[in-house]
Amino acid sequence: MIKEKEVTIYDIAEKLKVSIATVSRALKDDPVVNIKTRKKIFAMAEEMNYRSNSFARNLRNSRTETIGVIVPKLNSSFMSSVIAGIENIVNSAGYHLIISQSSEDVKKEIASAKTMFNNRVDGLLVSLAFDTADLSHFDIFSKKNIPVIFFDRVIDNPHYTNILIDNKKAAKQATEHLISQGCKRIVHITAASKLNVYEERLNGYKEALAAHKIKFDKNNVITGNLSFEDGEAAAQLILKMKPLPDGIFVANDNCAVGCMLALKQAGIRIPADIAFVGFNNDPVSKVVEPNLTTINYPGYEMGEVAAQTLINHLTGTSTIHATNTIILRWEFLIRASSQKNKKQGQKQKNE
Amino acid sequence: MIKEKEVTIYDIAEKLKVSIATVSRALKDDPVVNIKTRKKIFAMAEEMNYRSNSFARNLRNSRTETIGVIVPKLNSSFMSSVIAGIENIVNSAGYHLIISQSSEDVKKEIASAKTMFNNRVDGLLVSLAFDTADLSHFDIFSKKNIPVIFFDRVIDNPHYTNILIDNKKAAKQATEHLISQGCKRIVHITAASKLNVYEERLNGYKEALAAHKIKFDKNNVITGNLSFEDGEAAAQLILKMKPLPDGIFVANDNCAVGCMLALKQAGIRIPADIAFVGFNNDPVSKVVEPNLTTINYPGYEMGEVAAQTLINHLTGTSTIHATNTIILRWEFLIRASSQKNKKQGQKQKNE
DNA sequence: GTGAAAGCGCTAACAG
DNA sequence: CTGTTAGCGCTTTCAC
Repeated sequence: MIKEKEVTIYDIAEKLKVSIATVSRALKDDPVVNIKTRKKIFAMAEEMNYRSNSFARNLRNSRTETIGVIVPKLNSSFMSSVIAGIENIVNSAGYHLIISQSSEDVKKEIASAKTMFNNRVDGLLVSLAFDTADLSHFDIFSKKNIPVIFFDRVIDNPHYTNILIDNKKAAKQATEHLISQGCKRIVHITAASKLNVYEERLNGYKEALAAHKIKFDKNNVITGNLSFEDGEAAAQLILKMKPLPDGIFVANDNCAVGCMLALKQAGIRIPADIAFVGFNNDPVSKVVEPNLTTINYPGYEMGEVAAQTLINHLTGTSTIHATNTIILRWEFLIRASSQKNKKQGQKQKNE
Repeated sequence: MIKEKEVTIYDIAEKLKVSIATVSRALKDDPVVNIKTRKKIFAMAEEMNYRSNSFARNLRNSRTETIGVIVPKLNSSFMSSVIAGIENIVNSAGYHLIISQSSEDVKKEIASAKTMFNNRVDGLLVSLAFDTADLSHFDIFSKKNIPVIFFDRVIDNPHYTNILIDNKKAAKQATEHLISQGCKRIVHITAASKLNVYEERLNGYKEALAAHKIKFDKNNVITGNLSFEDGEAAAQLILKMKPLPDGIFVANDNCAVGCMLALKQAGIRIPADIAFVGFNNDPVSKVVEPNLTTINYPGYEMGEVAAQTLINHLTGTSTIHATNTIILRWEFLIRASSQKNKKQGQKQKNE
């Protein structure tokens, strides 16, 4: 097949007997060009199926109009909502997205950051891997004044904007809810990670215990990778505890559900024997029986806010580089899995 | 902050007192350059923090090394697995990804295709929106010899490669399984769409009925958008059927689960009163009680195969433009929701 | 209001 | 093995 020659501003200029400079200006709707000429040029561009060459433009402007995204995993309901939110904002602002997953591995994260840098993304949105302990691999960006925004999985730092929810407060409320249901031996399942999300959820859990004079026992904290399978494994540990716990607060729904199902299979009644609270409001939380009490975590919005904040930086709409942290709202959804005081199976919707 | 000047091959050339051509060649590890010179140049590039300018390179090569992806929705477990698979292949081949969602709207799909085209993606991966009826908006790509590959949601056509599973066969097996469990009045819930996936699943359903001398009744086909909520709505219709159906085959798990839960709430026993089979092997299928019998649909692999096929086209590894259809394997997972012959709750794993 | 011309950083043909 | 040079298509001074 013969490859059609690309139409350039030279072709348009020639046809219309004007200079390429005029065409270039007209195409940007520069008012300095005579309105009639502009219209003629637009019409001709349309007719010739002209499409602007972004390389040439970028080469001159030294901007890519591309935003990089690095996330730990793509295939979770939460993360795909986030991406959907990002995509929504970014596309309508005329930017593009380059997506990369670290697979929860800091080494891959470092490699991705480097690739993004080499591809000259205009900005970067990042949710950190489990084992990321410092942010030095993003120094290259700050050195070149390329904005980087972290969301959800962040590390406290003075240089970059973080977007997250108040994990401590949410975790505290979750734990206090269990306490209010009469739970005295509350297990917390979380990730073996230094990331804020998990640390803060643990802190919230501790605070709630302290506030109600329940002694914190580190044996009641089970750590893993928070997968469904990990929840099943945690259930086995829990079944060996003597006495059994009467409440479990899990740092994510998926893991909570794995754990719940395994305990149910072992004959434990939920919430009567053990009450459950999860985190994330994953779709599975409304499918598992009893429905899982959880914290609604606005993934789509978080993506939108992160993207919008980045684009504001980029376009200079918000030169306030002072904004270091943006806290999003969250809500506590009480469902059947945690309500000891009501008959099991009865639902109290809170949505 | 002062923006550092970008390092170019000119800077390296000057420092090393060689020509830019040599630098350019060396950086591509062209064996024509003296190995010592190459090493020196690599070292200097490293030292000066040189990064190649992709615009300039692309401007010369007229390739973007970017692949576009258009999908109906990002936030489903299936689709995020697909994207993860694509991302895996594409990144390790040194390409980038531009992702866009059509939100199940053909108008948006057309707009996305145009944007992708203007951004000069080297190739395109597409899963079609519900209401897409023809592929004319992809003509611009074929005219310019830009490969487009469709996956999962495709339309039969002679010009592009399709990647999918044998939906008809899978649907037939699903339906026959219900028949083998003694079901006689089988409802099929699917999408109001002309896309192959749904049409073929319907055909498979019909074939199975025919093969077992059950008369097809179009009142037994409920169409909607296959969402969880839609499943709940379908349940209301089903409850009004007289007599009630004794088996339901749903074209996706999410919808099946919505329907199951609503029916259960209405006092229907599953599978005793109504047996269920879904499609997709979504995570929820293993959470719902009873666990949902379904067709395992390899999203991650489908993404990998689609991406690999595209990249092979691009790199010329496979000039066989003849490959028009690639059929992936699938498997039927029998779980409790469809087994009338066994005690409810008992699981027969097939995985 | 319009045009001429320089140059963004790189590649590749050609010449040595 | 290395260097010279002509663009790729566009933006942007500077001049008219």
